[in-house]
Amino acid sequence: MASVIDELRQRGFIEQTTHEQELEDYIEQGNITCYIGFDPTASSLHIGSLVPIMSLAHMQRHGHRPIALVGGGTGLVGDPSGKTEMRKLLTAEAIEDNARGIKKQLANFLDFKQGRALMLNNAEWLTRLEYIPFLRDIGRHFSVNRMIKAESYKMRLDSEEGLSFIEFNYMILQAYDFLELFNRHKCRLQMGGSDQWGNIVAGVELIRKMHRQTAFGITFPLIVTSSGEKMGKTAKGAVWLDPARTSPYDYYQYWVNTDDRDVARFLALFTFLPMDEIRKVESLEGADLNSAKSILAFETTLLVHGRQEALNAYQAALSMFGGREIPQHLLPSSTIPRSLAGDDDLSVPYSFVEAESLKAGIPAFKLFHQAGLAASGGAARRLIEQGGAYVNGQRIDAFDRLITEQDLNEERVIVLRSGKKRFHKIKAQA
RNA sequence: GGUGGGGUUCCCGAGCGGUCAAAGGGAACAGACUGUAAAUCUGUCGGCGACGCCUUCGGAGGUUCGAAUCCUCCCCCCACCA
Repeated sequence: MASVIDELRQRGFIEQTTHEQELEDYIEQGNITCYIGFDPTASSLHIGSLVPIMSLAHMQRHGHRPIALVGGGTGLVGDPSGKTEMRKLLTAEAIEDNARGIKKQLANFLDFKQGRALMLNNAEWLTRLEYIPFLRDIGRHFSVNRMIKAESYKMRLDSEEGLSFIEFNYMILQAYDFLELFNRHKCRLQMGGSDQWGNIVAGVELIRKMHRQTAFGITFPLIVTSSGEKMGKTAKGAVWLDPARTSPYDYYQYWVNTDDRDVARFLALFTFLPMDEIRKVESLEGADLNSAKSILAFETTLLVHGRQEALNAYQAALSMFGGREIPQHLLPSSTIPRSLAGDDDLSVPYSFVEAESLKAGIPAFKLFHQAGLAASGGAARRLIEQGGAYVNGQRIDAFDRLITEQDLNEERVIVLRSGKKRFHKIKAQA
């Protein structure tokens, strides 16, 4: 089997490593332990964390032991890396809550049974530190001259707002985490986003200074879309892994809307489909490329939300947008259904309206506003006046056209649509 | 603590007594073109059943026929000095 490093490299996970050759030799020995830190700044992870998560999953699949370290302690301090503004400090309780939510989500990707992967919280050791002993044992190994040169602080040092002392300590605490995991679990590899390079190297050096042993670091590239956007950023905010924040349908839609140029790259990063199949996608265009996007969306939704939700989202997309058969030879390892069967579209957003009020009729612009397809009544009016509103596939031309029970289809449903891709179903309620 | 410069609609950023719901850009939304892609062009972009009405320019007062614009106090940010 190819080394996990090769696999990660081929899939585009690796930006930079320390001690390249030594690292490869070390990993070849097998059964190593590595870790990545996750910030508990929200109760859910979002797409931006997918690269670290997938890398841990690859590690585990190659027989290594991943540690997901939730930053319950470092979260109290706040990482300034790459940030232009100081983050607001969260309360200890909020961080605890968030840590719990994150643990749940990671369990979808990693097998934590029998210690095959570990989930730790650095609050366990960080909150117990004593200031003076810490300064004497750990702090003395850090040169402020060097620290202020670190890229991760640069933005803040150059900014008007400056860098507060609490944030300045972040690097030291993260280095200490690495040391602690080295001591407790023989963890000698830390991975992280490219903005973590300085923090990771600080840990590598601390371990060398304290124990005269080599530790390693790997950073991932910052994944941006071909149009230059950071992954997972939409107008409505981040794309979350928590179905309560981003529905499986929206999650699926996010991926189907992937830019042409990104499809193969994203298949490599965000699915486990084999690379030799993925390479063939690079030369596709037109309809086949769109099928590849469906597979990308299906596979990523499957990983986060499970098979049933992935099927629902896929079927919903078929019924709303129409579909085409997905060729057998395209990414054959994917378990996406390849024939057009079923018309189950449970996961399109919907809401209920009382049958009574439909008898009287509801002005279209009000209904669009209520359904959440327009931010205000005025916006709904504009939408309609500009020809961007559809009822059951028919463009409507008057903002106050009454929507009545006449508009219900055989299934007692009215399909509203804004623009090309935003759907909402209205169901009559007796 | 002192001195100076600031806080404008989702973001950046003009406006500095009426012509201001507030230039310009970005983002967003819609139309055309398409492949639920990109690029491009066009329109929209505070609220309201709407040629009018209502609420916005850090907060509270005041001057004025009239204030985002002037005055007073307060809050917050930044730079330099200490």
